[in-house]
Amino acid sequence: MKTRDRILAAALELFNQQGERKVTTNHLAAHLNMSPGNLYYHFKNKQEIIYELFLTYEKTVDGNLDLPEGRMLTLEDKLNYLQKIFQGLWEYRFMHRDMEHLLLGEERLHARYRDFFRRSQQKTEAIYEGLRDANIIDIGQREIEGLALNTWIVVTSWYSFLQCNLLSYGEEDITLDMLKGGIYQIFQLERPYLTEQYRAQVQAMQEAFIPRPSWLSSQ
Amino acid sequence: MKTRDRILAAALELFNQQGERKVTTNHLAAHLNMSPGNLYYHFKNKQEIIYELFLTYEKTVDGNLDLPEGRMLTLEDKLNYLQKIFQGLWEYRFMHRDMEHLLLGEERLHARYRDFFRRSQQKTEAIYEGLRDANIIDIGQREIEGLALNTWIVVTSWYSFLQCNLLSYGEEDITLDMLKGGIYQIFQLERPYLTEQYRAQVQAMQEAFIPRPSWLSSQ
DNA sequence: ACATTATTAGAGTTATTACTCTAGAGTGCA
DNA sequence: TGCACTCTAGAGTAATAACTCTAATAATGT
Repeated sequence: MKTRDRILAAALELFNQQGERKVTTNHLAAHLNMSPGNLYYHFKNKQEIIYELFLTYEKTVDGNLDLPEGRMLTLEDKLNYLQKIFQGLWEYRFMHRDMEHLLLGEERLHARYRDFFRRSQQKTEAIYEGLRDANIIDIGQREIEGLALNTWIVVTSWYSFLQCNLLSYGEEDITLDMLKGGIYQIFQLERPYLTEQYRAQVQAMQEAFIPRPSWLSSQ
Repeated sequence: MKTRDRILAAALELFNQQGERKVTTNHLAAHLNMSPGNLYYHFKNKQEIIYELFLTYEKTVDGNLDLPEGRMLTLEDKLNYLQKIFQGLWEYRFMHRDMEHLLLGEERLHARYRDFFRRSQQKTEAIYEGLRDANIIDIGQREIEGLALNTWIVVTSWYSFLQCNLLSYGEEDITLDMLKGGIYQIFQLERPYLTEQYRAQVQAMQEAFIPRPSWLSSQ
Protein backbone atom coordinates (compact mmCIF):
# COMPACT_ATOMS: atom_id res chain seq x y z
CA MET A 1 0.00 0.00 0.00
CA LYS A 2 1.33 3.36 -1.01
CA THR A 3 2.21 5.76 1.77
CA ARG A 4 -0.35 8.22 0.51
CA ASP A 5 -3.12 5.66 0.76
CA ARG A 6 -1.94 4.54 4.17
CA ILE A 7 -2.27 8.11 5.35
CA LEU A 8 -5.81 8.36 4.00
CA ALA A 9 -6.81 5.04 5.56
CA ALA A 10 -5.33 5.92 8.94
CA ALA A 11 -6.85 9.39 8.84
CA LEU A 12 -10.29 7.95 8.17
CA GLU A 13 -9.87 5.45 10.97
CA LEU A 14 -8.69 7.98 13.53
CA PHE A 15 -11.13 10.67 12.47
CA ASN A 16 -13.99 8.22 12.87
CA GLN A 17 -12.73 7.02 16.20
CA GLN A 18 -11.92 10.33 17.81
CA GLY A 19 -13.40 13.02 15.65
CA GLU A 20 -11.44 15.09 13.17
CA ARG A 21 -10.62 17.81 15.63
CA LYS A 22 -8.96 15.62 18.17
CA VAL A 23 -6.67 14.02 15.60
CA THR A 24 -3.72 16.31 14.95
CA THR A 25 -1.41 15.77 12.05
CA ASN A 26 1.27 14.86 14.55
CA HIS A 27 -0.94 12.18 16.09
CA LEU A 28 -1.71 10.88 12.68
CA ALA A 29 1.95 10.69 11.73
CA ALA A 30 2.84 9.03 15.02
CA HIS A 31 0.07 6.49 14.55
CA LEU A 32 1.64 5.63 11.21
CA ASN A 33 5.19 5.55 12.63
CA MET A 34 5.99 8.31 10.27
CA SER A 35 7.42 11.80 10.59
CA PRO A 36 5.21 14.85 10.20
CA GLY A 37 7.51 15.95 7.43
CA ASN A 38 6.71 12.82 5.51
CA LEU A 39 3.01 13.31 5.95
CA TYR A 40 3.31 16.84 4.62
CA TYR A 41 5.32 15.59 1.71
CA HIS A 42 2.24 13.67 0.58
CA PHE A 43 -0.43 16.20 1.53
CA LYS A 44 0.05 19.90 1.54
CA ASN A 45 -2.20 20.24 4.58
CA LYS A 46 -4.77 18.54 6.77
CA GLN A 47 -7.66 19.92 4.79
CA GLU A 48 -6.33 18.22 1.70
CA ILE A 49 -6.66 14.88 3.45
CA ILE A 50 -10.21 15.68 4.45
CA TYR A 51 -11.03 16.79 0.93
CA GLU A 52 -9.86 13.52 -0.54
CA LEU A 53 -11.82 11.55 2.03
CA PHE A 54 -14.88 13.56 1.13
CA LEU A 55 -14.44 12.72 -2.53
CA THR A 56 -14.50 9.01 -1.81
CA TYR A 57 -17.50 9.40 0.46
CA GLU A 58 -19.30 11.39 -2.16
CA LYS A 59 -18.63 8.68 -4.71
CA THR A 60 -20.01 5.89 -2.55
CA VAL A 61 -23.14 7.83 -1.72
CA ASP A 62 -23.72 8.71 -5.34
CA GLY A 63 -23.42 5.03 -6.18
CA ASN A 64 -25.89 4.09 -3.48
CA LEU A 65 -28.79 6.19 -4.68
CA ASP A 66 -29.19 5.06 -8.25
CA LEU A 67 -32.50 3.79 -9.54
CA PRO A 68 -32.62 0.30 -11.02
CA GLU A 69 -33.01 0.38 -14.77
CA GLY A 70 -35.90 -1.14 -16.59
CA ARG A 71 -37.93 -2.21 -13.59
CA MET A 72 -40.05 -0.90 -10.79
CA LEU A 73 -38.76 -0.36 -7.30
CA THR A 74 -39.49 -3.03 -4.73
CA LEU A 75 -39.61 -3.07 -0.97
CA GLU A 76 -36.26 -4.81 -0.93
CA ASP A 77 -34.79 -1.91 -2.87
CA LYS A 78 -36.14 0.47 -0.30
CA LEU A 79 -34.55 -1.34 2.59
CA ASN A 80 -31.39 -1.70 0.60
CA TYR A 81 -31.10 2.02 0.05
CA LEU A 82 -31.39 2.64 3.76
CA GLN A 83 -28.87 -0.04 4.64
CA LYS A 84 -26.33 1.29 2.19
CA ILE A 85 -26.80 4.90 3.22
CA PHE A 86 -26.34 4.11 6.87
CA GLN A 87 -23.39 1.86 6.09
CA GLY A 88 -21.75 4.78 4.31
CA LEU A 89 -22.67 7.06 7.15
CA TRP A 90 -20.89 4.68 9.47
CA GLU A 91 -17.74 4.36 7.40
CA TYR A 92 -17.39 8.12 7.16
CA ARG A 93 -19.06 9.03 10.36
CA PHE A 94 -16.55 11.73 11.25
CA MET A 95 -17.83 13.79 8.39
CA HIS A 96 -21.40 14.87 9.11
CA ARG A 97 -20.49 15.01 12.75
CA ASP A 98 -18.73 18.29 12.26
CA MET A 99 -19.48 19.37 8.73
CA GLU A 100 -19.81 23.05 9.51
CA HIS A 101 -16.32 23.15 10.91
CA LEU A 102 -14.90 21.15 8.03
CA LEU A 103 -16.40 23.62 5.58
CA LEU A 104 -15.21 26.68 7.45
CA GLY A 105 -12.80 28.59 5.26
CA GLU A 106 -12.79 25.80 2.71
CA GLU A 107 -14.49 27.27 -0.28
CA ARG A 108 -13.65 24.39 -2.56
CA LEU A 109 -15.04 21.75 -0.23
CA HIS A 110 -18.02 23.92 0.64
CA ALA A 111 -19.01 24.31 -3.00
CA ARG A 112 -18.58 20.63 -3.58
CA TYR A 113 -20.67 19.81 -0.53
CA ARG A 114 -23.51 21.98 -1.72
CA ASP A 115 -23.50 20.20 -5.05
CA PHE A 116 -23.44 16.91 -3.25
CA PHE A 117 -26.45 17.90 -1.21
CA ARG A 118 -28.43 19.02 -4.24
CA ARG A 119 -27.59 15.88 -6.17
CA SER A 120 -28.53 13.72 -3.21
CA GLN A 121 -31.81 15.57 -2.88
CA GLN A 122 -32.64 14.96 -6.50
CA LYS A 123 -31.77 11.31 -6.24
CA THR A 124 -33.79 10.92 -3.07
CA GLU A 125 -36.75 12.57 -4.72
CA ALA A 126 -36.36 10.23 -7.67
CA ILE A 127 -36.44 7.26 -5.33
CA TYR A 128 -39.60 8.49 -3.67
CA GLU A 129 -41.11 9.01 -7.11
CA GLY A 130 -40.13 5.46 -7.92
CA LEU A 131 -41.82 4.20 -4.79
CA ARG A 132 -44.90 6.14 -5.73
CA ASP A 133 -44.87 4.68 -9.23
CA ALA A 134 -44.55 1.24 -7.69
CA ASN A 135 -47.63 2.04 -5.64
CA ILE A 136 -45.73 1.61 -2.39
CA ILE A 137 -46.35 5.15 -1.24
CA ASP A 138 -49.05 7.63 -2.11
CA ILE A 139 -47.67 11.14 -2.08
CA GLY A 140 -47.97 14.40 -3.96
CA GLN A 141 -45.10 15.81 -5.95
CA ARG A 142 -44.80 18.81 -3.71
CA GLU A 143 -44.66 16.73 -0.58
CA ILE A 144 -41.85 14.66 -1.97
CA GLU A 145 -39.53 17.64 -1.74
CA GLY A 146 -40.30 18.24 1.90
CA LEU A 147 -39.99 14.58 2.71
CA ALA A 148 -36.66 14.25 0.93
CA LEU A 149 -35.28 17.25 2.77
CA ASN A 150 -36.38 15.93 6.13
CA THR A 151 -34.81 12.61 5.24
CA TRP A 152 -31.53 14.34 4.51
CA ILE A 153 -31.60 16.23 7.76
CA VAL A 154 -32.37 13.22 9.90
CA VAL A 155 -29.77 11.06 8.16
CA THR A 156 -26.99 13.61 8.35
CA SER A 157 -27.78 14.63 11.92
CA TRP A 158 -28.41 11.24 13.41
CA TYR A 159 -24.86 10.56 14.50
CA SER A 160 -24.54 13.92 16.22
CA PHE A 161 -27.88 13.37 17.87
CA LEU A 162 -26.68 10.08 19.31
CA GLN A 163 -23.40 11.60 20.42
CA CYS A 164 -25.10 14.45 22.24
CA ASN A 165 -27.60 12.24 23.98
CA LEU A 166 -25.53 9.19 24.84
CA LEU A 167 -26.12 8.10 28.35
CA SER A 168 -22.78 7.40 29.93
CA TYR A 169 -20.42 10.20 29.31
CA GLY A 170 -17.26 9.50 27.38
CA GLU A 171 -16.99 5.82 28.05
CA GLU A 172 -19.54 4.30 25.75
CA ASP A 173 -18.96 4.50 22.03
CA ILE A 174 -21.56 4.60 19.33
CA THR A 175 -21.91 1.29 17.54
CA LEU A 176 -23.07 0.46 14.05
CA ASP A 177 -26.27 -0.95 15.54
CA MET A 178 -26.99 2.27 17.36
CA LEU A 179 -26.40 4.24 14.20
CA LYS A 180 -28.74 2.00 12.26
CA GLY A 181 -31.41 2.88 14.79
CA GLY A 182 -31.73 5.96 12.59
CA ILE A 183 -33.30 3.77 9.95
CA TYR A 184 -36.31 3.50 12.22
CA GLN A 185 -36.67 7.26 12.17
CA ILE A 186 -36.53 7.38 8.39
CA PHE A 187 -39.23 4.74 8.18
CA GLN A 188 -41.21 6.91 10.53
CA LEU A 189 -40.94 9.83 8.13
CA GLU A 190 -42.29 7.79 5.26
CA ARG A 191 -44.85 5.75 7.12
CA PRO A 192 -47.85 8.06 6.72
CA TYR A 193 -47.52 7.88 2.97
CA LEU A 194 -47.56 4.08 2.70
CA THR A 195 -50.38 2.60 0.67
CA GLU A 196 -52.79 0.24 2.37
CA GLN A 197 -51.36 -2.55 0.30
CA TYR A 198 -47.85 -2.28 1.68
CA ARG A 199 -48.42 -0.79 5.10
CA ALA A 200 -48.17 -4.00 7.10
CA GLN A 201 -45.12 -5.26 5.26
CA VAL A 202 -43.15 -2.06 5.67
CA GLN A 203 -44.17 -1.82 9.28
CA ALA A 204 -42.66 -5.25 9.83
CA MET A 205 -39.44 -4.02 8.23
CA GLN A 206 -39.38 -1.01 10.48
CA GLU A 207 -39.76 -3.12 13.60
CA ALA A 208 -36.33 -4.59 13.00
CA PHE A 209 -34.79 -1.20 13.76
CA ILE A 210 -36.60 -0.21 16.92
CA PRO A 211 -33.94 1.57 18.94
CA ARG A 212 -33.20 0.08 22.30
CA PRO A 213 -34.25 2.78 24.76
CA SER A 214 -31.27 1.94 26.96
CA TRP A 215 -29.13 3.92 24.56
CA LEU A 216 -30.84 7.11 25.43
CA SER A 217 -32.94 6.89 28.55
CA SER A 218 -31.67 6.79 32.07
CA GLN A 219 -33.30 3.48 32.98
CA MET B 1 -25.80 46.33 34.37
CA LYS B 2 -23.46 44.20 36.39
CA THR B 3 -20.16 43.26 34.78
CA ARG B 4 -21.05 39.61 35.00
CA ASP B 5 -24.24 40.15 33.06
CA ARG B 6 -22.49 42.32 30.52
CA ILE B 7 -20.10 39.47 29.89
CA LEU B 8 -22.95 37.01 29.40
CA ALA B 9 -24.78 39.36 27.06
CA ALA B 10 -21.70 40.07 24.98
CA ALA B 11 -20.77 36.41 24.88
CA LEU B 12 -24.20 35.49 23.58
CA GLU B 13 -24.03 38.21 20.98
CA LEU B 14 -20.57 37.29 19.72
CA PHE B 15 -21.15 33.55 19.89
CA ASN B 16 -24.28 33.94 17.80
CA GLN B 17 -22.55 36.19 15.33
CA GLN B 18 -19.34 34.30 14.85
CA GLY B 19 -19.79 30.90 16.44
CA GLU B 20 -18.49 29.95 19.84
CA ARG B 21 -15.20 28.64 18.55
CA LYS B 22 -14.15 31.80 16.80
CA VAL B 23 -14.77 33.95 19.86
CA THR B 24 -11.80 33.70 22.19
CA THR B 25 -11.94 34.96 25.73
CA ASN B 26 -9.49 37.65 24.71
CA HIS B 27 -11.76 38.78 21.90
CA LEU B 28 -14.65 38.81 24.26
CA ALA B 29 -12.78 40.90 26.81
CA ALA B 30 -11.57 43.30 24.13
CA HIS B 31 -15.11 43.68 22.81
CA LEU B 32 -16.15 44.70 26.32
CA ASN B 33 -13.17 47.04 26.79
CA MET B 34 -12.14 44.85 29.65
CA SER B 35 -9.04 42.94 30.58
CA PRO B 36 -8.92 39.13 30.33
CA GLY B 37 -8.07 39.11 34.01
CA ASN B 38 -11.32 40.83 34.78
CA LEU B 39 -13.28 38.39 32.71
CA TYR B 40 -11.69 35.52 34.56
CA TYR B 41 -12.45 37.18 37.83
CA HIS B 42 -16.14 36.76 37.05
CA PHE B 43 -16.01 33.38 35.34
CA LYS B 44 -13.55 30.67 36.13
CA ASN B 45 -13.41 29.64 32.49
CA LYS B 46 -15.07 29.92 29.10
CA GLN B 47 -17.15 26.82 29.66
CA GLU B 48 -18.71 28.41 32.70
CA ILE B 49 -20.01 31.21 30.51
CA ILE B 50 -21.45 28.71 28.07
CA TYR B 51 -23.02 26.75 30.89
CA GLU B 52 -24.83 29.80 32.19
CA LEU B 53 -26.06 30.70 28.74
CA PHE B 54 -27.36 27.20 28.37
CA LEU B 55 -29.30 27.51 31.61
CA THR B 56 -31.12 30.58 30.37
CA TYR B 57 -31.81 28.94 27.02
CA GLU B 58 -33.13 25.87 28.77
CA LYS B 59 -35.44 27.99 30.85
CA THR B 60 -36.94 29.82 27.88
CA VAL B 61 -37.52 26.60 25.96
CA ASP B 62 -39.13 24.95 28.97
CA GLY B 63 -41.43 27.92 29.25
CA ASN B 64 -42.35 27.74 25.59
CA LEU B 65 -43.63 24.18 25.57
CA ASP B 66 -46.25 24.28 28.29
CA LEU B 67 -49.80 23.20 27.62
CA PRO B 68 -52.60 25.67 28.27
CA GLU B 69 -54.56 24.76 31.33
CA GLY B 70 -58.25 24.02 31.29
CA ARG B 71 -58.80 24.21 27.56
CA MET B 72 -58.12 22.40 24.33
CA LEU B 73 -55.28 23.30 22.01
CA THR B 74 -56.09 25.45 19.03
CA LEU B 75 -54.41 26.04 15.71
CA GLU B 76 -53.17 29.35 16.99
CA ASP B 77 -51.43 27.56 19.85
CA LYS B 78 -49.74 25.30 17.37
CA LEU B 79 -48.36 28.13 15.33
CA ASN B 80 -47.40 29.91 18.49
CA TYR B 81 -45.32 27.00 19.72
CA LEU B 82 -43.39 26.95 16.48
CA GLN B 83 -42.85 30.69 16.48
CA LYS B 84 -41.54 30.67 20.01
CA ILE B 85 -39.30 27.67 19.50
CA PHE B 86 -37.72 29.18 16.44
CA GLN B 87 -37.40 32.52 18.13
CA GLY B 88 -35.47 30.83 20.93
CA LEU B 89 -33.43 28.94 18.39
CA TRP B 90 -32.51 32.27 16.86
CA GLU B 91 -31.58 33.98 20.10
CA TYR B 92 -29.30 31.13 21.09
CA ARG B 93 -28.36 29.97 17.66
CA PHE B 94 -24.71 29.39 18.53
CA MET B 95 -25.75 26.52 20.73
CA HIS B 96 -27.16 23.74 18.58
CA ARG B 97 -24.75 24.76 15.89
CA ASP B 98 -21.93 23.03 17.67
CA MET B 99 -23.48 21.17 20.54
CA GLU B 100 -21.23 18.17 20.31
CA HIS B 101 -18.18 20.33 20.77
CA LEU B 102 -19.74 22.26 23.61
CA LEU B 103 -20.48 19.01 25.42
CA LEU B 104 -17.03 17.55 24.88
CA GLY B 105 -15.35 17.03 28.21
CA GLU B 106 -18.18 18.84 29.97
CA GLU B 107 -19.87 16.17 31.99
CA ARG B 108 -22.06 18.58 33.90
CA LEU B 109 -23.41 20.31 30.81
CA HIS B 110 -23.73 17.01 28.98
CA ALA B 111 -25.89 15.52 31.72
CA ARG B 112 -28.01 18.62 31.84
CA TYR B 113 -28.42 18.61 28.07
CA ARG B 114 -29.62 15.03 28.09
CA ASP B 115 -32.23 15.90 30.69
CA PHE B 116 -33.23 18.89 28.63
CA PHE B 117 -33.69 16.70 25.59
CA ARG B 118 -35.82 14.16 27.45
CA ARG B 119 -37.97 16.84 29.01
CA SER B 120 -38.45 18.53 25.65
CA GLN B 121 -39.42 15.22 24.11
CA GLN B 122 -42.04 14.63 26.74
CA LYS B 123 -43.43 18.11 26.35
CA THR B 124 -43.49 17.79 22.57
CA GLU B 125 -45.30 14.50 22.85
CA ALA B 126 -47.79 16.11 25.21
CA ILE B 127 -48.43 18.83 22.67
CA TYR B 128 -49.03 16.30 19.93
CA GLU B 129 -51.38 14.45 22.25
CA GLY B 130 -53.16 17.73 22.86
CA LEU B 131 -53.51 18.30 19.13
CA ARG B 132 -54.89 14.80 18.80
CA ASP B 133 -57.36 15.41 21.60
CA ALA B 134 -58.41 18.62 19.87
CA ASN B 135 -59.03 16.53 16.76
CA ILE B 136 -56.46 18.51 14.79
CA ILE B 137 -54.30 15.51 14.07
CA ASP B 138 -55.09 11.84 13.94
CA ILE B 139 -52.15 9.82 15.14
CA GLY B 140 -51.36 6.72 17.16
CA GLN B 141 -49.59 6.91 20.49
CA ARG B 142 -46.59 5.05 19.17
CA GLU B 143 -46.21 7.31 16.18
CA ILE B 144 -46.18 10.35 18.41
CA GLU B 145 -42.82 9.33 19.79
CA GLY B 146 -41.27 8.99 16.38
CA LEU B 147 -42.76 12.26 15.24
CA ALA B 148 -41.58 14.14 18.30
CA LEU B 149 -38.06 12.83 17.84
CA ASN B 150 -37.97 13.80 14.20
CA THR B 151 -39.25 17.22 15.17
CA TRP B 152 -36.42 17.60 17.65
CA ILE B 153 -33.82 16.57 15.12
CA VAL B 154 -35.05 18.90 12.41
CA VAL B 155 -35.38 21.83 14.80
CA THR B 156 -31.96 21.41 16.38
CA SER B 157 -30.20 20.73 13.07
CA TRP B 158 -31.87 23.33 10.92
CA TYR B 159 -29.37 26.09 11.57
CA SER B 160 -26.42 23.85 10.77
CA PHE B 161 -28.18 22.67 7.68
CA LEU B 162 -28.57 26.23 6.47
CA GLN B 163 -24.99 27.08 7.31
CA CYS B 164 -23.62 24.10 5.40
CA ASN B 165 -25.73 24.73 2.35
CA LEU B 166 -25.71 28.49 2.09
CA LEU B 167 -25.08 29.64 -1.40
CA SER B 168 -22.52 32.35 -1.30
CA TYR B 169 -19.60 31.36 0.78
CA GLY B 170 -18.79 33.40 3.82
CA GLU B 171 -20.44 36.62 2.77
CA GLU B 172 -24.11 36.03 3.35
CA ASP B 173 -25.35 35.58 6.87
CA ILE B 174 -28.31 33.56 8.00
CA THR B 175 -31.30 35.71 8.84
CA LEU B 176 -34.21 35.14 11.15
CA ASP B 177 -36.44 34.68 8.13
CA MET B 178 -34.21 32.00 6.74
CA LEU B 179 -34.18 30.24 10.07
CA LYS B 180 -37.95 30.37 10.26
CA GLY B 181 -38.02 28.54 6.95
CA GLY B 182 -37.51 25.53 9.20
CA ILE B 183 -41.07 25.93 10.39
CA TYR B 184 -42.15 24.82 6.95
CA GLN B 185 -40.27 21.57 7.44
CA ILE B 186 -41.90 20.94 10.79
CA PHE B 187 -45.32 21.48 9.26
CA GLN B 188 -44.27 18.98 6.64
CA LEU B 189 -43.55 16.38 9.31
CA GLU B 190 -47.00 16.79 10.82
CA ARG B 191 -48.98 17.26 7.66
CA PRO B 192 -49.83 13.62 6.95
CA TYR B 193 -51.51 13.33 10.32
CA LEU B 194 -53.85 16.31 9.91
CA THR B 195 -57.54 15.56 10.09
CA GLU B 196 -59.69 16.33 7.10
CA GLN B 197 -61.34 19.06 9.10
CA TYR B 198 -58.18 21.09 9.62
CA ARG B 199 -56.07 20.13 6.64
CA ALA B 200 -56.83 23.17 4.51
CA GLN B 201 -56.39 25.64 7.35
CA VAL B 202 -53.03 24.27 8.44
CA GLN B 203 -51.86 24.08 4.89
CA ALA B 204 -52.58 27.78 4.58
CA MET B 205 -50.48 28.39 7.69
CA GLN B 206 -47.63 26.39 6.25
CA GLU B 207 -47.61 28.37 3.04
CA ALA B 208 -46.45 31.41 4.95
CA PHE B 209 -43.10 29.71 5.56
CA ILE B 210 -42.25 28.39 2.14
CA PRO B 211 -38.49 28.83 1.96
CA ARG B 212 -37.28 31.02 -0.82
CA PRO B 213 -35.27 28.68 -3.00
CA SER B 214 -32.71 31.39 -3.65
CA TRP B 215 -31.25 30.65 -0.23
CA LEU B 216 -30.15 27.24 -1.28
CA SER B 217 -30.17 26.71 -4.99
CA SER B 218 -27.69 28.13 -7.43
CA GLN B 219 -30.23 29.94 -9.59
C1' DA C 1 -9.58 57.76 58.38
C1' DC C 2 -8.61 53.11 57.84
C1' DA C 3 -8.99 48.34 57.09
C1' DT C 4 -11.00 45.03 54.32
C1' DT C 5 -12.95 43.33 50.42
C1' DA C 6 -14.35 43.51 45.57
C1' DT C 7 -13.00 44.64 41.12
C1' DT C 8 -9.93 45.61 37.31
C1' DA C 9 -5.65 45.98 34.34
C1' DG C 10 -2.42 43.90 31.61
C1' DA C 11 1.69 41.53 30.93
C1' DG C 12 3.00 36.93 30.85
C1' DT C 13 2.74 31.72 30.80
C1' DT C 14 1.82 27.30 28.97
C1' DA C 15 0.06 24.19 25.92
C1' DT C 16 -1.30 23.06 21.58
C1' DT C 17 -0.98 22.33 16.69
C1' DA C 18 -0.55 23.04 11.90
C1' DC C 19 3.11 23.34 9.24
C1' DT C 20 8.36 24.19 7.54
C1' DC C 21 13.13 23.33 6.69
C1' DT C 22 17.21 20.90 6.04
C1' DA C 23 19.59 17.00 5.72
C1' DG C 24 19.90 12.41 4.59
C1' DA C 25 18.49 7.69 2.85
C1' DG C 26 16.75 4.83 -0.71
C1' DT C 27 16.01 3.79 -5.80
C1' DG C 28 16.43 3.61 -10.73
C1' DC C 29 19.23 4.45 -14.49
C1' DA C 30 23.16 5.84 -17.65
C1' DT D 1 30.03 4.50 -10.06
C1' DG D 2 27.63 8.68 -10.06
C1' DC D 3 23.57 11.42 -10.82
C1' DA D 4 18.74 12.69 -10.28
C1' DC D 5 14.75 12.03 -8.20
C1' DT D 6 11.67 10.34 -4.66
C1' DC D 7 10.79 9.64 -0.13
C1' DT D 8 11.54 10.12 4.90
C1' DA D 9 13.19 11.88 9.47
C1' DG D 10 12.79 14.98 13.04
C1' DA D 11 13.91 19.17 15.10
C1' DG D 12 12.05 23.52 14.93
C1' DT D 13 8.77 27.61 14.10
C1' DA D 14 4.91 30.61 14.47
C1' DA D 15 0.49 31.44 15.66
C1' DT D 16 -3.17 30.89 18.68
C1' DA D 17 -5.85 30.82 22.81
C1' DA D 18 -7.09 29.63 27.35
C1' DC D 19 -5.80 31.01 31.49
C1' DT D 20 -2.65 33.03 35.63
C1' DC D 21 -0.34 36.34 38.50
C1' DT D 22 0.65 40.55 40.61
C1' DA D 23 -0.32 44.83 41.60
C1' DA D 24 -3.20 48.70 41.45
C1' DT D 25 -7.70 50.91 42.08
C1' DA D 26 -12.43 51.39 43.62
C1' DA D 27 -16.03 50.41 46.94
C1' DT D 28 -17.74 49.46 51.53
C1' DG D 29 -18.27 49.22 56.35
C1' DT D 30 -16.71 50.79 61.03
